[in-house]
Amino acid sequence: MPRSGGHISAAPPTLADVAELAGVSRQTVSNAVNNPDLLRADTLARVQDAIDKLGYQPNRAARSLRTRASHLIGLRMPALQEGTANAMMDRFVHTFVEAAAETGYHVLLFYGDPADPLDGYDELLRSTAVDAFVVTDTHLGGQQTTWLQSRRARFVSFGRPWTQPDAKHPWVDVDLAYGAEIATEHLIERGHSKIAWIGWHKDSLLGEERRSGWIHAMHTHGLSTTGLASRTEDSISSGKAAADAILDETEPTALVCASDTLAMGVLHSIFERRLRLGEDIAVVGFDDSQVAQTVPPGITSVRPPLEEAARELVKALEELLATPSYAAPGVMLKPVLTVRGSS
Amino acid sequence: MPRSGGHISAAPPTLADVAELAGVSRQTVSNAVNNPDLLRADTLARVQDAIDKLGYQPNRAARSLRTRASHLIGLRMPALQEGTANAMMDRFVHTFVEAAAETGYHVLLFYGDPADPLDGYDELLRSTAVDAFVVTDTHLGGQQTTWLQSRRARFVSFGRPWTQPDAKHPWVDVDLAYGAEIATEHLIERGHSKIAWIGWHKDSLLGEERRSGWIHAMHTHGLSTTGLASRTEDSISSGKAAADAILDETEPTALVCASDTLAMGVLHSIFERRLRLGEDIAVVGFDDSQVAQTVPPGITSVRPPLEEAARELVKALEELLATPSYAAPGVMLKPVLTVRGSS
DNA sequence: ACCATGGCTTGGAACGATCCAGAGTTTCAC
DNA sequence: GTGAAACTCTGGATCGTTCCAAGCCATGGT
Repeated sequence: MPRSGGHISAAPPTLADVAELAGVSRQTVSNAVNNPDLLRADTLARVQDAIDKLGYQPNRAARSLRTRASHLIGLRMPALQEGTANAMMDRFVHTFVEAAAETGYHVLLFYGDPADPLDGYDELLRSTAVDAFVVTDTHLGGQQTTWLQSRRARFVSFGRPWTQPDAKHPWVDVDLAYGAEIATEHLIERGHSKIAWIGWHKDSLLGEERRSGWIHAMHTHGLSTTGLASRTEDSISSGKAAADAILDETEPTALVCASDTLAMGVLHSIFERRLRLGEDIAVVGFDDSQVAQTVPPGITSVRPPLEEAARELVKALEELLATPSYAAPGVMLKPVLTVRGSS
Repeated sequence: MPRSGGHISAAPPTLADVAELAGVSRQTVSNAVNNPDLLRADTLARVQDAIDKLGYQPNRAARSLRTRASHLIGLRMPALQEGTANAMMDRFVHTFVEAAAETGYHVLLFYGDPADPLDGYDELLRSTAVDAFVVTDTHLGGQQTTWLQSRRARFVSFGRPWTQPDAKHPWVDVDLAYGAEIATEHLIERGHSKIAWIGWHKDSLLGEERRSGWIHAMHTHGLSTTGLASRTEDSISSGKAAADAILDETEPTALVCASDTLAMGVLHSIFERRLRLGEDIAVVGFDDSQVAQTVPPGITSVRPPLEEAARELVKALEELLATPSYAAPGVMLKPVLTVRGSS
């Protein structure tokens, strides 16, 4: 049965329906949508009227098939750790989706086995389901990015190419060594001099970077760091254990933690010792998570500009998709310190 | 130039490439992928070999165009409130993406103007970009669901149809009246009798539901509720204000809060009064958010089974997409109480 | 009056898959 | 040995869009 163009039907209207109603050819309607300046003003108006009247929207599948572009960006669902304070990704994803929408892209969330960093990418790539990917965990090693590069996939990463300094893909990252530095300097300004560091293990690239900021600030101000550093897992219990040990041994008056999770561990220790947070002892965390924002009296925390990062990534993505050979310089953003009651 | 089937090329292999390599027709390859039992065993093996050799995956756009199914589920990015403890959606989305992946669906995240609950749906619907939606904020009024229904869109909702008891779409929700009940009973068991309620305004459907659970538990145990209830905004500062007022007036020994955010407000009040949480006073929250899990000594909280909810929704979605006329009974899940140091 | 120019519009082909109807082959009962 | 039924496989049409090359029609220079 031929499609009865003109009046309301169950199936969505097609280009042909609009063309018939406007009395032009299909191609002219297509041009009205994609290259309006090719049409004479009066034709454009007539076509536009028909489009509005029918509520026409181009069929995405058909358009994708022809143009070989899906206008979808793939984002692998970041692993969710129960119990840690890292809901940071939420804020990032939110702005990313918003910024992407402004340039006509939607986000395809997919799942991959946490044990295999590459799981899920291949299928989407081969089925040409997405135009590009956003990779978020570059600090776990360059597996994902090198693999994507070898498959000639388009992608940008949130996180510098830690292990491949010569990587060519666009990236955006936050300078968290600087973050540790301003956190430490904030405490120095507040009159502290025995400022401890509770961070991650030596093999954590992120951890070592943040740690270097603390060391730099301390040394710049002529303060000693001996006996004040601690390395442990990123969990509340190990944060508490580390705090217990360092508070017993060295009696610092302030602690800088590599994450809000560790900071919460410190709070547990303080809670047990019946110390007053922000009065007897100062604590600074990282990430400016929900937890840091809400725990009384509020935890001073290094806030990464996730919104800005997301927007920069979308911008890079746009250029990358417009110019396949596009090689952007990496963008390094500076975090800010959100000061709260804990310091 | 005709496609040179057989050896590696930049463009992904197509059905025709596989067919040529296996020495069968396109349709046979298509059947091998979609209806393997239609083929003779040896033919299937031969085609499968060719598929593996070329690394063939059906092109999603082409398949979508023909079958009118995208295998994508639309999820509008829930509004993100800075400063509240509600990162609950994260957990939900995570399991949802995972469960959806198991049944061959991916999730399309899209953005809509927070001021307009319908923004974004129309475009995706008209362009046939998604097969169905998941609606998450049904308590804000039935606008989204009624609109989707009128457009004959397929969808399921996380949240009962509050204002339309006769709605036909599948839904899943959590019985949070029951949640408030077990929270209150937990406190009664612990020996409390003056148990206050800090909840939301009267026009909040969710708030009134939770409140009814508290009232029911109190009355069942012959306890009075007069002077023990408070209604306010869902924010830390108003939680603190409500706690201040109720602690001054009625001196309860325990408080049940309609959300972890309010519970955090209560904690601020307790912090100021230098009371010991879990010793001098007990607090129970809702949502079992990151914050409840991490704040020392841990906040006892009503935990909605989000993972189960997500899986139920995917199941309903699957049936809905298989049988367009499918009308599922709503599913009501029971939360559990996670007991921590605050009680 | 004629041809070149450029702006605007058009029909046919193509993207890569699945649907459909029919052709070829085997199986099996009579 | 024959016909029907069942099983396999195939070619052509189709989904809705954009690409392509060609067509139409005014305009303007010669």
